Amino acid sequence: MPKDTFFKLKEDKKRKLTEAFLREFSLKSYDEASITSVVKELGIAKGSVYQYFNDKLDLFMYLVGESSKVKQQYVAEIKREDFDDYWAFFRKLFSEGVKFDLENPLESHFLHNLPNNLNSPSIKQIYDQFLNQITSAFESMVQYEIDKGYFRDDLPVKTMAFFLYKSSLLIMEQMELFEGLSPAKSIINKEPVYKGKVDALMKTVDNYIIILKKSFDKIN
Amino acid sequence: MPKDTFFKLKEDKKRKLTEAFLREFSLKSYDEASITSVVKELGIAKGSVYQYFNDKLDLFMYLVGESSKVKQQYVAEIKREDFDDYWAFFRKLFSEGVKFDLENPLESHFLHNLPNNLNSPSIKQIYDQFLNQITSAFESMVQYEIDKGYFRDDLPVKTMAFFLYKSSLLIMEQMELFEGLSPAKSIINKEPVYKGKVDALMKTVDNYIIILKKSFDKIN
DNA sequence: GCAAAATATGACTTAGTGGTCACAATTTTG
DNA sequence: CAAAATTGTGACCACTAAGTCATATTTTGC
Repeated sequence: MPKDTFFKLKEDKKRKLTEAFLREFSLKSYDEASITSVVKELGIAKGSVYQYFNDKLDLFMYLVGESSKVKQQYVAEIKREDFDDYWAFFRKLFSEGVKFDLENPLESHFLHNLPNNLNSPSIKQIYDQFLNQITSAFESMVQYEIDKGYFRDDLPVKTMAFFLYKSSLLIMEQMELFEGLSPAKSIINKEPVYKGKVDALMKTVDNYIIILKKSFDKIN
Repeated sequence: MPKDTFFKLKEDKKRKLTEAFLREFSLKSYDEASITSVVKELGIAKGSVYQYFNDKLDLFMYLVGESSKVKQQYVAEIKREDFDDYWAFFRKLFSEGVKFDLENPLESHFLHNLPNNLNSPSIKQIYDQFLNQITSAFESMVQYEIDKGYFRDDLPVKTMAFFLYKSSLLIMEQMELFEGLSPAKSIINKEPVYKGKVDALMKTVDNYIIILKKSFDKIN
């Protein structure tokens, strides 16, 4: 957790600081991201950062928390019960994700880069923890669908959950690869990740749904 | 390419050197891997390494080439034409991969860690190059199946290829996560990646085939 | 307006890294 | 066996990083 000093900072300075570090961690992995270079950019002393945060990890986790909070505001109310099947629900998560992206480019870029970011060797424990949480969340979802008789029941739940989670990451990875997203540019210009590519994204999501539906649905 | 000096080295020294660096790059990413620490372990001077190789990347690429060559000996003769469907072919690639693993633990560990390894920021170009090659190889395979009427033809080939390639990586990732592979230990003990887990691996492969078959086959 | 508390500073420490190079040791050659 | 070519060496360079801390500045409370 950040120190008191940070929270007592003026809103403006707090925001500038947060944004600068969001940018840094959006463009680079945890290990690459350099506090030294950000403080230079901000024109403040490095010591200041350590008046606000205990260490680099503290700072990073703060950014994760804040960005997640913002995104939660968009997806928290999306309930599985409100949809006929899992895939409509799945699709809605992405379309609301786009809204989040358009309205909070910086936080979106940061979260978009998070899986890469967590791959840094020096925070492997954090990554493992994160992966555990998310796979167990996906397990619950898959189990729910199986219990309702929607998903097939002849495969290990863990495998299905893992596959599903990774597939959703693949969508983003494919967008980056095929659609030539250029995070560096859009971050500088404060533009959303998927600016001008929303249709392509949703098309990709639909394609992935076609693939996954076939594999996961009990009857199709 | 390594310098002449390296190739003129005694077989024994060459092997010791290669093995030590294979170990290092199997356990760490490209950027993490430390030449300094390996030369200490080997008890030779750092300067020697630079008598053999132009730089770190030269050394790394040599290891990639050598390991790939060894693996090629196992999979090169596996031809799609000799199998009824893609999935039998797919499965055979894994089962021969296991043989390679059992007989060449070090090279296997190295290749197993390669996708992680290539994620290092300082060799992003190499990664992109690699990804391009491999996805276009997968595209050819998918196109072949589509032309023969085996795979569905209502999805972009690129998407299918990318999905298929990433799925095969997922198998390894899942093994590591669920089956508790411990590369660090098995490398030290010169044990194969999948020692005692071959059945679990092939079971996982079969599960993935069940999933992928449903999505990819035109008729099922 | 002044003392005390809070905040800002940046030179400095420690710890890595890849890569170099003048020189030493060894091996090959004639 | 000596001269020449090859190979080995490790101190050293240039660089970058996270984190510290005595000191300076600013803000707050009275």
